[in-house]
Formats: sequence, C-alpha cells, structure tokens
Amino acid sequence: MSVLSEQEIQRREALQKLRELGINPYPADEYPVTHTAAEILANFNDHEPEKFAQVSLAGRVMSKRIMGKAAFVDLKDSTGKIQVYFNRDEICPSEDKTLYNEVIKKLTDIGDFIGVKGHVFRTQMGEISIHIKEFTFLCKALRPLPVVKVDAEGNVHDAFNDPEQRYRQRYVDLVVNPHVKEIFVKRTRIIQAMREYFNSFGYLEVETPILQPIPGGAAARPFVTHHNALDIPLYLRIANELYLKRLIVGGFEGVYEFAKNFRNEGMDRTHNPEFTGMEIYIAYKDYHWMMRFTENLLEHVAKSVNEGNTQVQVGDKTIDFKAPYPRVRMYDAIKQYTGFDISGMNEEQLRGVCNQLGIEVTPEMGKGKLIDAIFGEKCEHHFVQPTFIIDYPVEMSPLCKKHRDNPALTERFELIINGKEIANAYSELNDPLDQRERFEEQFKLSQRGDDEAMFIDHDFLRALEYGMPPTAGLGIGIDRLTMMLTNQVSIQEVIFFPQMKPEQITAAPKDEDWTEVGIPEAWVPLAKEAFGNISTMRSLKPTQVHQQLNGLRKKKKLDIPALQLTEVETWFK
RNA sequence: GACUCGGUAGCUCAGCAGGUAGAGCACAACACUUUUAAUGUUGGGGUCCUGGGUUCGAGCCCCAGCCGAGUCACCA
Repeated sequence: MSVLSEQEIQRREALQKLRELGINPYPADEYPVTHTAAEILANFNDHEPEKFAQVSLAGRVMSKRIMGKAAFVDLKDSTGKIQVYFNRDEICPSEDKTLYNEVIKKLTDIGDFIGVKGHVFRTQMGEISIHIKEFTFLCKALRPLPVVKVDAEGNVHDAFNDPEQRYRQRYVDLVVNPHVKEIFVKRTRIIQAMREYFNSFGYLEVETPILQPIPGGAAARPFVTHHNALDIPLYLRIANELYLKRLIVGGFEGVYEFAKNFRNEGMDRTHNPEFTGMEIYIAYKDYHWMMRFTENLLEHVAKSVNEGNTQVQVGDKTIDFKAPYPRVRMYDAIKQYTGFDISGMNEEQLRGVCNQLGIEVTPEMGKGKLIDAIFGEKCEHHFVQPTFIIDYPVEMSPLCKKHRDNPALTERFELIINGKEIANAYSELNDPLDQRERFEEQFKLSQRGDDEAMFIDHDFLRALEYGMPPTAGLGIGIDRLTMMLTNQVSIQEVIFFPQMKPEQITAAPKDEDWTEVGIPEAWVPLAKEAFGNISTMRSLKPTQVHQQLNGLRKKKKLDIPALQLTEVETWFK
C-alpha cells in the first residue's frame, strides 16, 4: 500500500470516529430525494416559501464555512450547487451538541456525500439556501478533492487543470470542473439528436461485429487479437461500412450504427485509438439526396445542443450550420487555390504539380494519395463554413460508385467545416465486378508499400453479387463533430477516458535501502509496513519508531529479539 | 518518430552563483449569532518524477530514463 498523506490519515480517523459515534459512514439505505438543487434555485419564490417547506436532497459537500454555532455547506448534486445552512441548536436541541460540534464541524469533509432535509429560505446575503433540520451521512470520502474556487468576478482560483491528472482521474475532473461535465452532456445530446432525426425517417439502429476476421471499410492499420477456440486472428473493426451494406443487401432500406472503431495509429489532439463513428446507409438514394439529408441533419443537431441557434463559436470563428451548404467540385477547389487544372493528369504529371507546389511526396503514393495531398495542403483549410467537396477521383474512393458523367471521378462528398473533414459520403458502389477491380487496385497499392490499403473481403463481394440496391451512405466522426460543437481543440476533451500510457507505479524503497540504514533484515518487513519509506520513519522520533516496531513484533508474535532504543537511534545518524 | 516546454505539499504555483524547501488555497487547533474565494490567530504537512554522475554539499549543474503538454512528421 502506498504511503498515506496527512490529510488521508485524518480522514480515516474521522471515519473511525463516525463509527464510534454509531454513524454508518457507508449506509445501504435508499435516501429519498424530493428535489434537485437546480429545481430549487429556479423555482423558489420569496412570496411563497411554503412551496419548499419540506425538501430532501442529497449530494457532495463542496465547501464548508463554519462560524460558531452556524455553518454553511455547499452541496452539489448532478444539477448544480446549493447552499445549506446548519444551526447548532436546531440540529442539536438537547444539551448534547455532538452532532453539530463533532459530526458537522469536524467529521464532515469536502467530498463527503450527505443527505439533508429542511426548508428553503433566503439568507441575509440573498442566497437561496436550505435550512437543515436533519441530515444523514451517505458516504465518507477518504481522499481530499482539489478545491476550486470562483470569486465574485468569476475568476477561478486553484483550478484543477493539469491535463494529465484531469484525464487520468476524470472522475475528479468532472466533480470540480462543471464546464467539463457540460461538454459530455452536449456530446450525448448530439448523439440523441442524430438518433431522433434518423428514427423520424424510420431508419433502423443496428449493431454489427466489432471483432472482424477482415478489417474492412476504411484504410487504416487495425488492432489484431486472437480467438482461442477458433484459433484464428481477429481484428478490431476500423469501420462498420461493409457490414451495414450487407444489411442493405438483406433488405433493410435504412440502417445506422454509432460504432466504436479502433485504429492502431498515432495519437495526437485529433486522434484517439478508439473513436466513435456514425454510419448510415439508405437504399434508393444517391449522394445528392444525402447532401440534403446531411445539411438538414447538422442544422437539427446544432440547434438541439445550442438552444435553437445554428451559429456556433469555434475558436475565433463563427460557424453557421444553417442549411443549405455550398457544393464545390474537388478539381474546382484545387484550380481555385493552386491555379492547376489537374483533371485528366496522370500520376507523373501530378508529381510534377506537387513538386511545383512544394508538397512532399513518396514513391509509394498513387494518384489518389497525390491528389489528396494537394487538396489537404492547399485547399482544405480555406473552407471554414460548412462546404461539401464533391466528386473525388476514383483512385481515392474504392467503395464509391463511379460518377454518372465521368468515370475518372466518383460520386463522393466530404463535408468540410472549419478546415476539417466532418463527414464522408458516397453513392455506394453496388457493381460487384467494379468493386472487385477496385479491391485489386488496393491490393497492388499494398504490395507497393501502402500499409493502409484495403484488404479484399470476398464475402462482401459475394453479397454484392446477390445484388444491393442503389444506396447512399454517410459517415460522421462523432468525436470531431463534438469537438466542433463544443469548441474544443483536443479530442481528449470530448472522450471521457482518452487513451494514455499506463501510470508508473513509483518504486517503493528496496530491502537493501532499509538494511543500508542499519535496520536488521528481520525488521525490514515490519518497518515497511509501519512507515512505508525511510524518510517517513526518520520524520518520527526514535522512541516512537522503537515502540511501534516492537509493538508490531508483539502483535504478530514474531520470534525475533526485541529492538533496543540505542539500536534504533543509530538508524537516524 | 523529431524538437520545445514542463513534472516541487491534497490543488495551483514560486524557488537559486549549488548552501537545512516557500506562498495561497486545502488540512488541524482555537475564536466567531446568516457566511460568499467567510475572517482572525496558531500549527502540522514534502522520497522536490526515477536512476546514475559532478561536488564538502544538488530541487537547481551533467547523463540516462519515465510521464505529460505543445509544434512538426504520419494519418481518406
């Protein structure tokens, strides 16, 4: 066990005292709650205090202000904070003031959960508060919570803001940083709004495999695992696209899934190894229809997280999600921002363009990747307001139907907002022979060294051979959409538990370290147990150390000679 | 993966030509009749991320490592 800090020791002592007073610090009983903090603060009216003559609520103690026989505590429940007021002589009408003097003043700490009953009133300072008649201990907290204070001007003092601690101990982050909680509430609201929208069309939410024998539907390096009973490798999915399309083959006309995907790639402020993608496939539609569907969807989502407003502040820009959004052909965008007309260029010519534009290229990059590099470096960041970039080159889009007017292009769009890709959609490729050729192209790329080129999924081809109706499909990165709608620049701020390296467990002192001080080997385990580390031991008086160790020896009935004080004193030299 | 910055009390941070470790909040004790970052007085609290090295002496200098952040590279 690690060494306890002073404050942790004090809290354990308080826990013990509560038990001695007959108070269960961890009761099992239901605590009936009649009101929330937010309800009371919103609805209390000075002219009708009788409406809140009897309230009962529960929450965590966030601050304590004690003045003689009056005490104020901020109680935080899931809806917010409310002040509660304790008066000694009302809590303890008799001579025995223990409940107030001991339990409230001394044994209740910041972080503890309590339940309170009383009536609502307004203090002389004008704050709506609860006048307590009765209170119940619900949970004793053994670790001190960081105390974040906000003054009258709204300045935050002693913010708990070290990213490492915030992500590793998200539970603490959520307790003391209300704005963090707000982001995650919005995240859920975004997903709910999308679900509502899809369901209003009658589309079906489905679940497809996360463990896949062939990781398909995207170009990315997968995580590999192994199934023991089948003795085969399985991959954590990088996308769910191919499975949803199989369901369209099976006769569903609209299916969608919010899917956790996994990609074994680098991590940074826009990439987490697991992330959430929403994909939806709708039969008998094309990408033009899907653009209208998408812009209306995002308008709906923006309004539902934003009190009906379509405008969202993102950094120093205001983004308006109001439909419709402009459609810009990819080649036109490249022409506009680079001056080059790349339509009809071959790989060689594209390399030349990249060189002239100062874009680095590698030999294994094919046509698709070259065009993508040009667009990514020279165009993408120009599109701040939501814009559909349409008609991607066929080499970039192996699962997308060829353009009805130009076989070098595909019927694909990406939605760019604030220079970033938020959505990706196609008129889905349903020609099984074409799909087979595209997979084979990908296979060649992978032989050339592109380790992200797609695998060939023969079962998926078989499904297409049975026939898939014309279908439009859309994918949206939920994490990135959430970042945008909550004005966050780091993906870690919109994922509760972002992936991090495991915490180092700091090595406890080795046995040699103890013996070096002069402690006999037989006593080392006892010294470890009693003091944890050498400096803790040395912070005590030799007499205390002497007594504690001999006490342990007696307690454990160890057959070793008792320590002499003079011997112990030498350890402190 | 490269570079830059950071890791000191429960939290936020300071620290210096290398010379026994500081502040605010939190904690403890006392005072206080409804306080608002409550206040006042007093007090306790630290393997200065880890491991080596230089030195009479290292939180500080050197080397190696760990963890995090930022920038870049990679990334449909």
